[in-house]
Parts: sequence; C-alpha cells; structure tokens
Amino acid sequence: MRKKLILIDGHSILNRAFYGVPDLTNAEGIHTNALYGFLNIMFRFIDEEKPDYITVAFDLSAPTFRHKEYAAYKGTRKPMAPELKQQVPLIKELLRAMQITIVEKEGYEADDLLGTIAKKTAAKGLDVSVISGDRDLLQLAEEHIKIRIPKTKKGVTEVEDYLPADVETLYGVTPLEFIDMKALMGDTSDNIPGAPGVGPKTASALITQYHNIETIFEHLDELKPPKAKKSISENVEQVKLSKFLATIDIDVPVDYDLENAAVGGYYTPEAYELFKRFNFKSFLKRFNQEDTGITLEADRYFTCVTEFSEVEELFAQAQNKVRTDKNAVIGFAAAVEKGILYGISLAVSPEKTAYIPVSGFVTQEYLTDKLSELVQQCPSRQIAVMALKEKLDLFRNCPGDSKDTRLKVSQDKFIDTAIAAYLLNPTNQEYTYDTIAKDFCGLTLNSRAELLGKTTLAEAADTQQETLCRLLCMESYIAMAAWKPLYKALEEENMRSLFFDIEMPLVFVLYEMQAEGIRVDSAALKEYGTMLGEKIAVLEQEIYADAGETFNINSPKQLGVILFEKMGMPNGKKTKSGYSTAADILEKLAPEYPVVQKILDYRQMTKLKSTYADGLAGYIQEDGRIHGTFNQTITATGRISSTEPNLQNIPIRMELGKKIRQVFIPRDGYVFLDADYSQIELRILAHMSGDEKLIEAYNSAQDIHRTTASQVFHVPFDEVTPEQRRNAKAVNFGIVYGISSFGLSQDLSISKKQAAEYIEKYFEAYPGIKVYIDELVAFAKEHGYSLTMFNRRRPIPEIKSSNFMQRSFGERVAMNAPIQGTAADIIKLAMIEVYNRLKERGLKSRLILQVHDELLVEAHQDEVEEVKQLMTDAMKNAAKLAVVLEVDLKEGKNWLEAH
DNA sequence: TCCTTCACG
DNA sequence: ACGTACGTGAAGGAA
Repeated sequence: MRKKLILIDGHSILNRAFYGVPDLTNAEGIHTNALYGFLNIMFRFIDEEKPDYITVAFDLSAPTFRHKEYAAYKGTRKPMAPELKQQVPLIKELLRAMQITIVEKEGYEADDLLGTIAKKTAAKGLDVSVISGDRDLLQLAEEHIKIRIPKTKKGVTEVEDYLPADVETLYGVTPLEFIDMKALMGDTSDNIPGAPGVGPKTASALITQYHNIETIFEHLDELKPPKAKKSISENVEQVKLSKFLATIDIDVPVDYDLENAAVGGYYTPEAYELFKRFNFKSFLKRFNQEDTGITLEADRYFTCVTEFSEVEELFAQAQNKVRTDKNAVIGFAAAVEKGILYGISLAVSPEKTAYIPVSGFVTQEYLTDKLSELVQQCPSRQIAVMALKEKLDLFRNCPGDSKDTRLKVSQDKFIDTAIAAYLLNPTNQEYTYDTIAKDFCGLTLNSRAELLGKTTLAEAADTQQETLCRLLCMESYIAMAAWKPLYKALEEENMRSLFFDIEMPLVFVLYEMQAEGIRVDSAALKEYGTMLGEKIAVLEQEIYADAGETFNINSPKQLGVILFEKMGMPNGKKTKSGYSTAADILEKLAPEYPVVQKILDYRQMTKLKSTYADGLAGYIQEDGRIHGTFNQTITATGRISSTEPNLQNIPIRMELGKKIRQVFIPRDGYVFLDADYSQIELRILAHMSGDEKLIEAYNSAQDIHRTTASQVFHVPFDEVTPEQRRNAKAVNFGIVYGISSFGLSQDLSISKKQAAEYIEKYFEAYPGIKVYIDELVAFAKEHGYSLTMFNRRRPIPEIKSSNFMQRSFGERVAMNAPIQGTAADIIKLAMIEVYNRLKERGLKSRLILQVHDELLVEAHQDEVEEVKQLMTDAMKNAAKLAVVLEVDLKEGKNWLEAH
C-alpha cells in the first residue's frame, strides 16, 4: 500500500468555509464559522482517506516572489473581511493543537508550496491528495496526485476529484496545458488578464490544437476564430505574463520534512480545550471515542442478493431475529420513486445487511407480501426505518381492497429513526442516513447526493446497481445501528412518550390524511382563475396608463424605480437592495396615489392566480382530489408543515381570496366538519404561566382581548373602545411571539415608547406572565434550549450570542417556542384521538387536513352528529389545562362555509 | 440559487 | 448602538 499525504490549501478552504457556513460566534463573541467549516471539510477527508501524513499550507501576507513585480494585479484584490481575518490565526492555533504541520514561506504563495511538496512527495512514491477550492491547482494533477475540490450545495459537501484523465475529460487539455489555457482565457478572480474576448471554449479548442501559447504565437496567422486571432495578436505580452502568473512554482526552496508531517494524535487535550472554547460540540464527540460498536466494517457485509433462495433466506433470518430476540431491531430501507419500487434493503445484524433489487422473480408484489408477513410476525417495535410515512404504501396489504385507504398493518411494529433524530435536534435541515450516522454513530458516510448526484432511481437501477445496493444498505444499516443511541438519548431527554405516544402514531394519521386527499371542484377553480385573469388584465392597463409606460409590475426593482424615482413618491427610504415595495410601505402611499392601490390589488390578484388558482390546479389528481404532503420533521417548534401543495396557507383573510375555499368540497354524500381551537396559544400561556388573572379571564368565558384592554387601559369591561380592544389583541399576540416594543410599535404603527408603555401596563395587569416569560428566557440561557409541556426541545444557541440582534432573537424564540410547540403537541394528540375514534367505531368519516389549530374532517352525512361530538370531545380533552380548551365547530358544503 | 413578497397559523 | 415581532411554503424576478 502506498502511503498517503493530504495537502490542504489553507486560505482557500478557510475562505470557502467562511462564505459557506452561516455566521457563528462563541461566548466571547469570536466569529467561528470559517473555523467550523474548515474543520468539517478537513475531518471529512481525514475520515475518508485516513492519511499517514497531513500538511496545511498558507500564504503570508507580504507580496510573493512570483508576483512581486506585478503586485498591482494582486493589489486589486478585495481586502479580507475582518470577521474572516480574525479566524486566520485561530485556525493555525487549532491545527498546531491537533499536531498538524503548517507550511508557509515569506515571499511564496500557498499554491507554490503545495505544488513543490506535492511533486516531491509523489516522486517519493506516496499518494497525494491536494484539497483546495481553487481550480488553479488542476495543473498539478498527475498519476499519484489527485486534486480534490469540495463544493457545498444545499448544505451537503460534495467533492470533485481530478486526476489527469478527469482534467482532460472536463477541459480537453492535460494538466500542464491547463496553464496555457488559463493564460488565454484569464481568470478575473485571480487577476490574470488573459486575452480579452477569449473564453473557456475558444481557449480549450486552441490549446487542444496547439498545446501551448508558444506554438500559438508561431501560428498567429492561421488562428481561428478571427476574434481570437485579433485579441491574441494584440496581447502577446499580456498572454505571456498571464502564463507566468498562472504557473505554479514547483521548485520552491522549502524546508519540508515529510516525517514531521506524519499524523500524530489529532485529539490532544489542547485541541479539546480549543474546541470547547469555540463551542464545537459536534466535534467534541471525537475526543471521547466512546465505542458505539458501530463501524464502517459493516460495509464489508453489504451484499446484493439476486438468487431467489437468498431472498427467502434473508426474510427467514429477519423473522427469526425479531421473534427470538425481542430487544433486537432490524433495519429497513426502500428505493421508491414515483410509486415504483426498485428494491429494498434489510439489516438483520451487524454482519448481515442486504439489498434485494426488484427484478425477475422478485417482483414488487412478492416483496410487499413478504414485508407484510414480516411485520405481522414481528412481536413489537422492532422495525427501524427512516421516513416511514414514505414507505407505508409498501405495507398496505390486500391490493384488491382498494376502496379502503386505511392501513391494515399494525402500527406499533415500527420505529422511525429520522423522527427520533428530529426530536433530538429539530433544527437540522434533513434527517437522512448520512446525517444520522454522523450525529449518532460517529460515522462519516457518503450521502445520497455524493453517490448518485442528480441520477434518478430509475436510471441508477439500470446502470448503477452496485451504488444503489450500497446506498440502501447504508440506510437500513444505519436505521438499525442508530436506534440504540437514539433511544438512549430520547430516554435521557425524557422524550420517550413524545416519541412513542405522539410522533410515531402521528405518522400513520398523516399517511392516511395524505392518502385520502381533499376533493377540489376543478371547473370552479378554473372559472375562478379566469375571473382573476380578466381583472388582472384591466388593472395592468390602468397601471401602465398611470405610470406612463409599461413595465413588469411584479418586479420590485422596476416597480421601485417607477414609484420612487419616476413618480417621485416620498419615503422610498427603506432599502437593502433597492427600494422596498412591501405591502406595508405601499399601504401608506395608497391614499394619496391611486396607482399604488391598483398595484396592491394587482399583487393580490396575481398571487391568487399564480399560487392558488393555477398552482392548485396542477395538483389535482385523477381521482379529482389533491394529495398533498404533510411533513413531520421540518419545523423547529414541532408543528407539521404542508407541501406540494401547501394546504395550510389557503386564503381566508381577504374577501376575494377566501372564495378559493369554495372549490374545496366533500365527496358526494359527505359534508365538511371544521373545528378550530379558540386562541389555543393564549390559553396555553395562561396555563403554563399559572397567572391567576388570565386563567380567571378564560374560565369566566370573557372576550379575552376586551378583558385585556379593560385591564391594561383601566377602563370598565363594557366601555372598552374598538381601538383599545385592537391594541390589546396586538399585545396578546406580541406576548406569544416574544414581545418587543419595537415589534409591537411596527404592528400598531405607534411609537416605540408608546408600545413599551402598553407592554409595561400589560405586565402590571398580568404579573404572572412577566415572571413566567422571564423564567423561560432564563431557562433557555442556562440550558441552551427550551421545552414544551410534553418535553419537546428547541435548541436556542443564539441566546448565548454576544451579538445583540442574535441574542434578542434567541430571547424571543425562548418565549415563543414553548407556547407554539405546546399547541403543536396538543393538536397532534387531538389528531391521533380523532383518528383512533373514527377507526374504532368503523366510521366512514375521515380526517383530511390540519392547519395548526384547525382540523378538517370529511364526514359522512349519516355520521355528522356523532363525528361532531367526537371531534369536539377529542380536541377539548387532548390535554388537561387550568383553562378550558374551547373548540369552534362548523359544518359546511365547502371549506369556506365550514370555517 | 438567492431574495423579495405574500398567503396562512 | 445595534434594527426585529414567532412559525411555515410557493412564485417570480434577478443574478
């Protein structure tokens, strides 16, 4: 085996990390995002390559030898952002603590040091990986020198690897010719001028033909195209200079002793202290080296079974496993896309994880039958899956019985590890096997994006069977392996019940809501769209007439110019990347300028048409219904979210918009029953704070906003003016959102001082609330997270920030998350209860939508009274609070009527 | 792809 | 002094 050296382009990676990772600061207020990102990238390569040697090269700030005479070029570079600059010495400190060699040399660029060391080391018979964000280094590629460029897309780091063949495939030139190509096309980011007008295409073609600029100069007469000929002929000196600038010096007199760069222990006590200081919790795990018993070795046991007998044997092993050991958990994963199954994977033990592709004898029907059998044979919670809801179609037995969308499979056999991971940290963006492996098993695995990129499963099943096997095996294996640490963590955080009694049962409720869908009158929807289209056309012409020209009204940029420059409207101040044309700004201008009102109307109508009328139409399926998706692992507070389409933001507030609700209709012989909680968040606040006055107000069933107004403004209940009530209502909302005088002043268009007075008076009226929200903030400050009534956590790292804005945000979140989150917990309990009661009684009515504090049931006409009773009861009693949970229920023949 | 705007709770 | 209300998702424009 050849030994391995990893060479890292320090500034390049630090720079990428700085711009790729959102701003982080530690308790001292030091920015740490570049450090964090750098380490993330470095660990990734260390984990993957397990190098024998490692070295990081940095530039020193002084002008470099190669560029000394041409400092003017380099001199035009933008100065480094101070937040980044302060992290440069820190990364060096960290690297030294981790016993990682740093090279830098006065007068030389990191490129030159990397080039020299790479070439010399490769010549000694080592494999070298050069890690950089910079394509300049491609010229260094050779048989044993691989250039590795990490790219962060959507938070996932992908790596582009370049050996000489890769450079040739991509650019059509050899690594050495790459220098000449660059000399022609230039590089603005590196201040290499090149020949103006010559781009990558032309440069590549010319170098392929002539191989270097010297030969090109000899053939200036015959160059094609003429544009390139002219440009190059006129800029011979500049191209020569460019080549000089682009060439990496591979013969720098650098004092580099390979043995010094041998990997020592990275995880020294000094490094531990620094990681703690910078608050890099996820990296700290590396120091404990707690043996999870989970290793990549399992990779060796990943197999792709094809023989029919092997498939039977695998299922037999799985059944045997769950029956003989009730504590054992098996992992399951499925490759499903657009309703088509390409294969499944089962992890039966650490030594046995297999993938079964759908092919030949092994049909989708056969596999789903075997799966249903496995589930039925399974005594208890032993099947671990990620994103279970997406796989439940596979567990729906009896294909002939299609009228009943209801699952027959028992619910308590499954564990969803993605949901468990979500509960433990709901702020992650995704809960895929690779992120779970990293967070809970200490394993770094290639993500799906890294293995497949944009390849669809259908394509992969055809051409990349092995990759697909590896992918699915990793998922089922991690589902199995991660359960132990996940379960332990859930226990430690007292989230067992939240997981087993709320989130897991909810998976099945949401699955059936999605399967059920909601009926839409497509003719009425179309008509609504046409009506909007006509109104939009009229408004559009009027706006153009008023403006004196045609322009794109939907472009904030163009609109800003028209309103604030051409028409000279005042207060166009609020800017960031131009003028703000948000509704609240325009509303202030509307009384004086009639165009503005038309623009507001235009906006409203185009929104309605594009998002709702046209948007929803595209989601109506053949059964005349929309089957949206409810997401259970998205929000930081525990709410569910709705996508494709979003059925939780259908218009209701405006007269024109709410009409869209008329197109949502129940199936024939059914009606809608819509029940919503009345001010559930304020009631939760009353309960959780224990404030006697607020509890009393609710228990005497008073109009809460009026009561608040009466208390805050010291007027008798019956003499509260509408304005006072409105203000009090805004204060109530503000309390739930995490009150700030600024926010309230914005909402009510009053001064900050006045808003502060309202808040003060509110706290005088309800002293228990003040105490409670102070406690919420103090708790979050101490622990770094907040909790709901049902122990749902929301991490709030911002609350310890030294940055005022971030810290204030953290404080508001600390006030809001327990309230919004508890409301989410309660309606989830209500949903499960409604679902169970409908099912137990064998009713035809179905729960079909949830909108945060509202449940919509499509109820059979013969069951209306029973279901009304059942819904109200389930919702009211979902949680026992010090105040009653009032529920408003209405019946209707469309969603507008029912709400 | 990021930003702005706006629909909902 | 800082410059915001909490939580979402979709569409269209700009780059």
